[in-house]
Order: sequence, then C-alpha cells, then structure tokens
Amino acid sequence: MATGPTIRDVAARAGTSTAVVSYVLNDGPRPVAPATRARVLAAVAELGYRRNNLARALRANRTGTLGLVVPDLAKPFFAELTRAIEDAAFARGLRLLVGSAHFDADREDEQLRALLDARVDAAFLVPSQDPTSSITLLRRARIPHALVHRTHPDTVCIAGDDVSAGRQAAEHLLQHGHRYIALLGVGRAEDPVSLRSRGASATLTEHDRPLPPWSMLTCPFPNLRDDAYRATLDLLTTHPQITAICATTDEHAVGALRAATEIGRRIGDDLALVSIDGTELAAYLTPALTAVTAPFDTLGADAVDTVLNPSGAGPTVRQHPLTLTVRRSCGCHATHDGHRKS
Amino acid sequence: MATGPTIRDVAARAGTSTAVVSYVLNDGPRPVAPATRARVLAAVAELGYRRNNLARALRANRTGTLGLVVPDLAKPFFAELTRAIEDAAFARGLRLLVGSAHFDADREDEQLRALLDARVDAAFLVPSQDPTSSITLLRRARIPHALVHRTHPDTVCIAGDDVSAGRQAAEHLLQHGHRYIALLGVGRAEDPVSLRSRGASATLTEHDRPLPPWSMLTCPFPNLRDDAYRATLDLLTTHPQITAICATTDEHAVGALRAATEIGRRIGDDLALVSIDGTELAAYLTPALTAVTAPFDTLGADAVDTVLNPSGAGPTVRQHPLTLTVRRSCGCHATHDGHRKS
DNA sequence: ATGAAAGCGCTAACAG
DNA sequence: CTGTTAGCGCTTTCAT
Repeated sequence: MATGPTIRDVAARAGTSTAVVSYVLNDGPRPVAPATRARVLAAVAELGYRRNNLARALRANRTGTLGLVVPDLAKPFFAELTRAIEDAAFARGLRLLVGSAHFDADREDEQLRALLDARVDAAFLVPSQDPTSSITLLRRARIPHALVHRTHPDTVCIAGDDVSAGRQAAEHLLQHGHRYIALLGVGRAEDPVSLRSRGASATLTEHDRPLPPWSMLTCPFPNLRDDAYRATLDLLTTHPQITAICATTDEHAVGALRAATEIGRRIGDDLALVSIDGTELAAYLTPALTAVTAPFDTLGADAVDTVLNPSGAGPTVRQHPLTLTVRRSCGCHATHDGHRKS
Repeated sequence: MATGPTIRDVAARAGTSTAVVSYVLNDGPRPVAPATRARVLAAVAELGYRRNNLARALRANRTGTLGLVVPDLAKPFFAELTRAIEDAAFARGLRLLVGSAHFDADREDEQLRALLDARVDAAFLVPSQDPTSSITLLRRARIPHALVHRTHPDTVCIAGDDVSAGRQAAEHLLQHGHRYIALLGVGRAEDPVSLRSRGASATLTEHDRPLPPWSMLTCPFPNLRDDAYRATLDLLTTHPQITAICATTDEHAVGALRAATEIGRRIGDDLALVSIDGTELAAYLTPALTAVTAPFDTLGADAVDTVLNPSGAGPTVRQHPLTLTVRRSCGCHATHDGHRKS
C-alpha cells in the first residue's frame, strides 16, 4: 500500500511541474532544458522514484505486457517456446503473461479472455485445437495477435517450415541408405505434425521409396508419446524389416525409442530414428536424438516483432526454416552433444 | 484504442449511477435492490461491457496479477512448477507474469524489478543463486512474496521435504539389497541438491553403508547433466563394483543414464538408478526413471495461497513431502507408466 | 521551455 | 437503497 513517491513528489522536489517530470521521464514529447532535466533526474534518484505503470497504462492505453496461451506450459516444446518469447519480450522491455489451455478449447477461450481483461498490448496463441473461434475473439478485441507454431488463413502466423522439416528428416534417412522407413505422425488438418508428415512422405515418394500405408502411423493428439509407443511396438513386431523411423515430433520419438528398446532393437545401431522439434529433450535422451530443430529464439523474436509492428498487411504466414542437428539416433557417429564425429 | 463501453455507459443505459453499477459488479460493498441489479446486468449484457482492469487496479491498488521468476522457464522442473503455479493462479482468478533469470543474479534482479514495476500483487522466486539481495528487494517493495524450491531463513519458503526425499531414494536402493551405492549431487549451502544429498547420505550411514568419499560426486551448477555424465563415466570406470546410483535431480539422472549406457552398463538391469524430482522427463526416458517425485501441484497451490494470505507470521518454511514413484530404472519390474508390476 | 489542468475508467467515501 | 463526487498516478493539451 505504501505506494512510494509519485510524480508530484518528484516535481515538488525538483521545483517544477508534473508535466516537465513526465517529459523528462519519457524523453518527450516536449523538450526540456538541460538544467531542469538534471534537477528532475536528481530528484528521481534522491526519492527512489519509480513510475506507476498502472497509471501510465490507464492513461496511455498501453500496458507494456504481452500475453501467451499454449496448450501446456510444461511440455518441452511449449516450455522452450515460452522461454524464447519471454526472452524476446524482456529484451524489448516488455513483460509476458502466460496461460495453459490444457489442450481444451474452452479453457483456451477463458485464458484468452483473461489476457484481454488484463489489457495486454498483444497476444500470442498456440491453439490447442481448431483456432477459428479464438481468432474471432482476438480480432473482435482489435488487439494485435499472432498464431505461433500453427497456421490459419485468417490471421498472421509465425511458424516453422514444417514441410521442409519433414523433407530434411526423410532425406537424412535416405542418405543413410535406408529402404524400409516408417513415419510416425499424420496429424489433423494443417498442424505441424501433418505438414511434416506430408513433407517426409513427398520426399520418400520422389526417391522411389513411397511409404506403404502400414508404415504411416497415425498418433492421435495429445497423447503422442504413448500412442507413438504403441504404434511403434506394433509396427516393429509385424514388420521387422523396418530399419528407420521418422518421427514428426520429439514426443513421438520418445515413444518410438521406448518401444524399440523393449523389443530389443537398438536405436542408432540397428534402427535409425530421426525426429523433428529438437527440444532439449532430444539431446537428453540416450541415445541423443538426431532431430530437425525448430529455431525457437527466431520464432520468439519474430513473433514479438510482428505483433509490435502491426504492418496491417493482413493474414500472412511467416515461415522459419528448421535445421538438422545430427546426434546419435540416426546412426551417424556423432558425439553426444551433437557435433558430428564421423 | 476502441476502449469499448465504460461503466458510465452501463450506468446511463441502466438509468442509474456508476456507483451502483460498481456495487453490482463487485457484489458490494453496498447492497443493491434486485430490480436495479437486474437492469444493470441487462445493460452489461446488451453493451458487452467488460470492466477495465487497469482503472480498477489503479484505484484499488491491486492488479490481480502474480509474478514468478525462475532460473530457466524451459528446464523441465521449472516448466512443471510454472504450470502448477499458473494453474493455481488461474483457479483463483489471477494472472501470472513470468520471467527467466538465465541463472544470473543480475538478470534475476531485473526480472524482479520488472514485476514490481508491473505492480504484481505478489511474487514468487526460485532463486538462481544466493537469494539474499532478491529477498531484500522484495521486502523493501513491501509486497507479499515467497521463495519456492529453495529455503532461506529470512522469508517464507515453499519447498519439498528434500532431506526426506534423499532418504526415500537411498532407502529404496537399500531395499534392493545394494551395497555399493554412489551419490550424484552435493550442491551448495541449503539448496535442494545439498539437502537431498544429506538425507541420502544419512540414511546410508544409518544402515552401515556409509558413502566412501569417492562415491559422492559433486556436480557444479547449472550444467548438471553434463557434469553428472562426466562424473558417472569416471566413477564407473574406476569403481565398477558400484551397483546403484542415487541421483539428486532428474538432470543428474539423465547424465548418469547416458554415461552408464556408453560404458555398457544397463540401467534397471545391472545398474540401479533412482532419481529425485520426478518431472515428466523421468517418465519419458528409457528405461523410465524411478524417482522421488515432487508434488508440483501442491507446491503451486500452497505458494499461491500463502502469498494471498500474508499471515504475517514471519519467515517460515512450508515443507511438502515428495513421494516415490517406482518405474524401471531401479530394477523393479514396473510397467513403463509407473505401476509396479513385481 | 514550462505550468495548470483535464481526464483515462474505476471505486468508495459521503450525502442523501 | 442510490446518486454525486473525489481522487488513484500519469500523460498531454492548452496556455503562457
């Protein structure tokens, strides 16, 4: 409650008006004489004055706060994305409000409304399901916003180039000489899993290694890990000739890794595995996962910059390339921290 | 900029005053006649009025926002803790502002100041290093706050019972009949790693299995994983008689798992491993890690409740028990999702 | 270059 | 039970 000194106290101590103090504090919009400015700054220092951002926000209609809603803050991918966005926001002097939607559409809606009530300057959303109604909500709130890690024709989206990521993963496996390759993924509509699957599949077809239907394993959302586990167990049992697996997310890969291990196949040795995402989890696993890695920091920075400059250019999808990080799981003899050794 | 309808618009439409509208909206502090209340609510609905929390906050000196600073939002433990705290805050109608300190004291200080500038109602901190100066900052700001996952005599702390967690881990290993047990941990001062190490060590000593000095592996912070990897590699090479490892965090365990695997020891088979933390990462690994699991949701809920009711009782440490989750890495033949099978 | 003053939208005395 | 009104602390127009 001891709200500390106000701009009036500073003005009084500096022997000037609140207007001038404000000009000094904000470097404008009007000029201030050097001598006055010095007195103001001295007063600020002596009083330990800190501006009340609430009042500022009310007046300026701008809070300096951004908002982010993800399906689950604790999942490695979203956690890393959150860190990246927070870093970018912090670097620009902004704060970040976060919320988990628990993969639930209603909860996502509530979280979004909470952000709007908090009067965030802009909002980011990694939608849990079909983003249509969320986009409508955001549009009606007339607040700058962007979809992250997911695209939709009606708004601005910051995403990875997932089709290319799928291609890279498949290509790497092809370079290893694999002929029997399975694909873990095939999600809904235009989500990353689906795009990556499409890219991988296209590449395999182009190299005369079309995926037989039985080797395209569909894993419902959001129990990716366990679904991938079961699907892989099944596949390896019925089709032992498989020598390589392309996982469309690290979670899929985790499930595949467990299934393969239980069945006695050694990943990186007699079974190759390449993943897509490249969260730190991929580096943690044993063997470390070769993965097409998402550019988290770039995504975060671009997301923040994009909502900060509402170019008004209408819906767009800003795509950022993912890059291959070679570790052990593909069979390359790389060191465990990702540097290729042979 | 289209700030939407204000309380005045609602008052006008309902044919009453702003005061009454406010009373209706806040259920007090004064009573309102049912008929009037109904008219107000109708007006609110018709106008799609949403209260401006900025103005409310400025007036009430209460933002409805909590703040959290952790060393790294993307690390599994902190990510899960963040989710838990956000869930608890959301359940109580509050928002959460987050910040990463990057394990840096100065950055932590900046993040804390950012929270204060945002006028959060209360703040949580998982300190990156010695929390003394951060505590001073928080105290001077006269804002309710709590340390989480770390204790300090000068303030209120929400933590796990880490000594007991260490004991539980060691006991489980002893029950398996292991005689040569190594300990991965031994952090600084009173941090969780150090407390867990102390607990484990005490239990081993009490059971006449004191840890020889060479089997207590110190892993500097925050490169736990790689340090644990190197330390374990070293230990297993020089002391192959070791049959069990007690890791004080999941990150230590990840490093140990990799080292053991590279050296040809099979975790859960000819080398037992028990970890402490129990993040989802533990369940993801192959083999799944038996771990003494932190009660994230309880910690989050208690943290929020504690700062919301500043009991004024002065510094305390509120301790919550961790519980053993048996999976594969200890040698128990549990199913992969943690249910004990034999 | 500076000061006075009008609000931003809301809450809560204070008066009926 | 309800209306009037004074601010919360700040920014910014309008004077000077």
